[in-house]
Amino acid sequence: MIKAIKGTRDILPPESAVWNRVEETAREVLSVYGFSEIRTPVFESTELFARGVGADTDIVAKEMYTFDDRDSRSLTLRPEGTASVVRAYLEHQLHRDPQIWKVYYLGPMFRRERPQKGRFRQFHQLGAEVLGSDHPAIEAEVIELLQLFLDRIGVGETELLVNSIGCGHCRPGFLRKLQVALSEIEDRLCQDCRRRCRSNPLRVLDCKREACQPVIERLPSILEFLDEPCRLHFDRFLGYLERRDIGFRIVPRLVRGLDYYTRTTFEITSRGLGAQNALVGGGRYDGLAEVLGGQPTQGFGFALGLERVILLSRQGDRPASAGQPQLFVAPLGEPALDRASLMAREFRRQGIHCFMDFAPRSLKSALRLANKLQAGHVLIVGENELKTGQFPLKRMRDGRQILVSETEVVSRLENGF
RNA sequence: GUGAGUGUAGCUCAGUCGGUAGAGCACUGGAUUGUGGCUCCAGCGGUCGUGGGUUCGAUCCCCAUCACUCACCCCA
Repeated sequence: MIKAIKGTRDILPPESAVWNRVEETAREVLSVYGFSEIRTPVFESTELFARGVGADTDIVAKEMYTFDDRDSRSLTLRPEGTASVVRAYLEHQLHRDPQIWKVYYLGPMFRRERPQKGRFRQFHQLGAEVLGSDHPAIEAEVIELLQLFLDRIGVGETELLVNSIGCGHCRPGFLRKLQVALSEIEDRLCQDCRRRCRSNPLRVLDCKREACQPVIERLPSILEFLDEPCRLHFDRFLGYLERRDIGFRIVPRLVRGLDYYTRTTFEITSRGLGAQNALVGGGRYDGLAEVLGGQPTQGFGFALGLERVILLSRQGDRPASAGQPQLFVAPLGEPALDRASLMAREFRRQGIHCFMDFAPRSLKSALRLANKLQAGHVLIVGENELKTGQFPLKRMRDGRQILVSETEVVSRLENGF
């Protein structure tokens, strides 16, 4: 038997209805905040991600689905969305527009990780990007939007973590200090941290091991090294959050795994997700456009894991309201089925949610099926009815039944039986 | 890539201290010649993940392998 690839899965009804509701809510909220949808290709030149995400990141180093096209170009299934959005912005010369560009995307991403709770190889992200503004207020506005969205779909109990990781001017100084500090206490850290000391020192700050915590707490904090503009930016950002009554926790150890982030970074986490507790991750990436060979362009955005959000969403509890047929057409015998299917066509053209089954069934089993589907009414089409032109229309709620002609069916359904 | 746990009916699971398996739900039919839900009765459905070993005999014990799950790692 052929099965779905590891780390991928089918979203079947009625779960697909939950996805639709969540996506619909996202579109509404984003639209209200002035974001338009962008749809970029699911595969891109490998180079885009190698440069945009950072060659040293785990994503690029060992998680991408990369393959050679027939003309030997190296292509990659997108592992994230921001690089593509910035690529599109540059490619279409959108910096010529005077206004800031606000777009969102919604779709599958691909990373070859070991699957676990809340983590898949094909997973879905909702992301939004604001290009062309470095104002801290836009950052608070984006977080405000996320709050509204999470609230609307019934995700409670989240925590907002914020930090600033400085910029190209002030971060190198911090990194040097950090490395010096790390070299002094390296022997008191766990195996993983020792490795990180060399590969990605910032990540040591993010270690979750109990034993490392006292050591990590003594390490220098990036916030002490911010230069004046970065300091000011961060303070203003926090001020905008406070004025919106958005609670947050400053986590100087919050660093992002992607290289292009500058200044503001944030994460929204939740208990109840297991180990993969990040619902949303985002931040500012003023350096990305240049890395991709374009004009310097300020950018700020987030990505949200839809699987994770849906895992927490109360939407799943709601019974599927859509999908119940107003009318179930029950044909008895093959000649009746032919006529019944034409009748169904007419009902549907008039907007009636009409279900027809083509299996040869007894009336009893047809009604059983209608009941299971929670059909509102059943129209019985048998030999006798075709002769007389009068069809029993049965209301399932109370079992009441009337005789109607074919042309009366729709008006009967619409005018309360 | 590493570790742990779990693989028995479509689903959720029981069970056999080694003698080729059962429940509930679901499905089909009947009780009601063309009338659902409740109830009752009957039926359908399993190479006990796969391969090998031990044994007279393995779903059960051993080994390997695959799949799934969770965790590490990393991240959404």
